[in-house]
Amino acid sequence: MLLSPSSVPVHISASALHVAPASDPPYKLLESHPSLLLLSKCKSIHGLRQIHSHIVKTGLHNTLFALSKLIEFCATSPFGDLPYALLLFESIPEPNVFIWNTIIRGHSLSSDPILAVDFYVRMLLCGTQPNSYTFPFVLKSCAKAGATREGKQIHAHVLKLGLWCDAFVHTSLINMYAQNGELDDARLVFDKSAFRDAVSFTALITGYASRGYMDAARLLFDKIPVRDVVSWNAMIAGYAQCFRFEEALTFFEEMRKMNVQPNESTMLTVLSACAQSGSVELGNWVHSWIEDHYELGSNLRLVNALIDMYSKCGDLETARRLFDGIHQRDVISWNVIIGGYTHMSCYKEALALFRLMLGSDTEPNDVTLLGVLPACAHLGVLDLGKWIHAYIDKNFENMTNSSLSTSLIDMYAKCGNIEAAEQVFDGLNPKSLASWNAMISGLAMHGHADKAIRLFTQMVDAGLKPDDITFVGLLSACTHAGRLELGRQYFSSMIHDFNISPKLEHYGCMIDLLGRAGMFDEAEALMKNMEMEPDGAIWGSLLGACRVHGRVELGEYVAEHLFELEPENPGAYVLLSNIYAGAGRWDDVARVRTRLKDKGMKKVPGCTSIEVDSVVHEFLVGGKLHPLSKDIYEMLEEIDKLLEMAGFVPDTSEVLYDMDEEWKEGALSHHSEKLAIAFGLISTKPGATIRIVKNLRVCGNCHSATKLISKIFNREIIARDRNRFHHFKNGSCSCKDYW
DNA sequence: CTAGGGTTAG
Repeated sequence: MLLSPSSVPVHISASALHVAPASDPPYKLLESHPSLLLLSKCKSIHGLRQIHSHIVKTGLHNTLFALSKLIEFCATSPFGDLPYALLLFESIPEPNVFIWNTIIRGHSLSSDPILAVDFYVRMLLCGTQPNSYTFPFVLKSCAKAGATREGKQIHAHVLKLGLWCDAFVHTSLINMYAQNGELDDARLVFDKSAFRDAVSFTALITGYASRGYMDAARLLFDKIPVRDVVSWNAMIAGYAQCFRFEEALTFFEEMRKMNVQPNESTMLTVLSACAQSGSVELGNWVHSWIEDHYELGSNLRLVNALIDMYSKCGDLETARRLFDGIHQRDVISWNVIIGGYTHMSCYKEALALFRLMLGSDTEPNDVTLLGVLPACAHLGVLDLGKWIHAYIDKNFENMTNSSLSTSLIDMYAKCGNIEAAEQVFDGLNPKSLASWNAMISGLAMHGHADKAIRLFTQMVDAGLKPDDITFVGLLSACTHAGRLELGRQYFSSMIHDFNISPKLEHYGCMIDLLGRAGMFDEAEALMKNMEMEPDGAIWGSLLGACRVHGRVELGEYVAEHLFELEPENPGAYVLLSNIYAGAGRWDDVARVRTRLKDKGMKKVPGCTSIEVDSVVHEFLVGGKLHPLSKDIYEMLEEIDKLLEMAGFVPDTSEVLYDMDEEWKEGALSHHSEKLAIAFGLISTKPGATIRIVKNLRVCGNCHSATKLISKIFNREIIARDRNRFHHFKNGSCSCKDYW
């Protein structure tokens, strides 16, 4: 039964549940009773209990009318409590039709609408005949629960009782069939009847629209004798749901031409369409329309939709201004603005707003955390991520939200704690495809190719069908471990055994693998064979391979392609200059440098962050802005001294193009990752793991230095660079110098 | 006491 012990109110005395007498006092007298007036204004379950005890005290609970009103409030008010309603309901030996209807209605509104059908059956078994009000409620439940079989049986009851000529029952039937995808049956009910009002038309239209049959919907729409605002809204929403935003917005224009006043629903749908299609001009127009027709700020739903629209269109300033102007924000306001910042890669702002939310009286929900966890993952803020994990365990215990678990796996992997990611994954049952994918990709970026492959085998054995994303993870695992043969095998298996056509990312992994193995001819052949044009990432990985293998001429050729494809990307120039530097061709280094300067481009400065005691510290290359700068640079000197004593010779071949020769060595020792590591060494306990996140790839010199540092200071150093993770421990790195 | 349309995440 629905009643759980915890939901039973303790203060209900036996007398409160006494059977009501057969005859009530006159209704007029009851309707104006103070307790029942209070009930209509009640806004919480606590208030309800007070009113209930008042009703008991005044003896009013002995009237069926008062009981009905109490049940109605508990079952249907958003501030109600369905279990409480059921408790009252079960105390009545012979409920009347109204009370049965109310209980059925309550379940139709609940998260478990199919239970309404159970009560409908009980009602029949008790010998109570349903009336014209019963069917809209129970049919709505069948629509919500997808219960077509039950709906058909109830349809038979409608016919038997002669209620098909009731407009409400009729529309409910159409809607039940339409929502359950039984469009032929919906059509049959519609065609057989004499009802040709906008309401029945719209019920049918929505059915067609939700299955993507917009042409059929359109034909029906044109036949409506008098189209009302809901009919228009249904068409606009239908097009929007099929991603046919232009047509949706055309219908909106048309509607205004026909002088049909849009309402709040119209504006919400139109704003959503603007948001998804990036139509910020129309969005602006809607904004002013809303300002003219509503007291802005009085309608939170519209303001939230506006914030979402501006966020998705990239105008975060306007979005933020609207957000700041809200007096009473709800959880959606937050979610929308946080999502906006995350969407625009403003992760720090997203987290700042999340912290603001935690300090407010708005509780985060699962959607909030789904917006915040990727921000944690991008920034590598493990402590906040752990906090959110604990928050989820505490507050979402009973909620099986597999996407939250997948986000946790992804967050832990990207924050460098692959063991924690595995723990979440192992505890997950059932495991969704997305969670397998997240785990495989996570292992891949940590260089654990064997584990990733084992997982892939397990997943196939478990009967799951891998998708294109699975193979991106699997192939990148091969790439990060330099497993060329295995990569080839899986690439071929993906195509032939799993019928997945390779996408740009899959080719990218293969070309990267081949390039690093020095197999440039085969890489080129694969590139020529692709169904699509190679992107900057592919040319970039090839350029990286040219640097590793000292292929100057090929590098020049590849770089030209990259310059053409991504003229604003300074990375290609830097790589080419490094190739020249590796070959000792300093004149060419200077030439590339000049070309870069002439274009007004600057190398993206290296930036490394480290989280200590939940505070994120950021270091720029050569930076001196940190409050502990003096101590950090003293530590750097110490590190360099110890490195030298250990026989470390700085490798200056990957020269910074804008430094003069004598500065090279000094500049290398001030690379941002080294600053962060020095800070980590002085600000954490001896032996503690140091985790850092860098925005660019680690340079060869820092890589060698960090290996030694891990040995000299006996520290595990986990570094995330632009490409993957490096676990430095006892003088060596998990990437086995292959990256 | 009743029927048809809508926002946030993925």
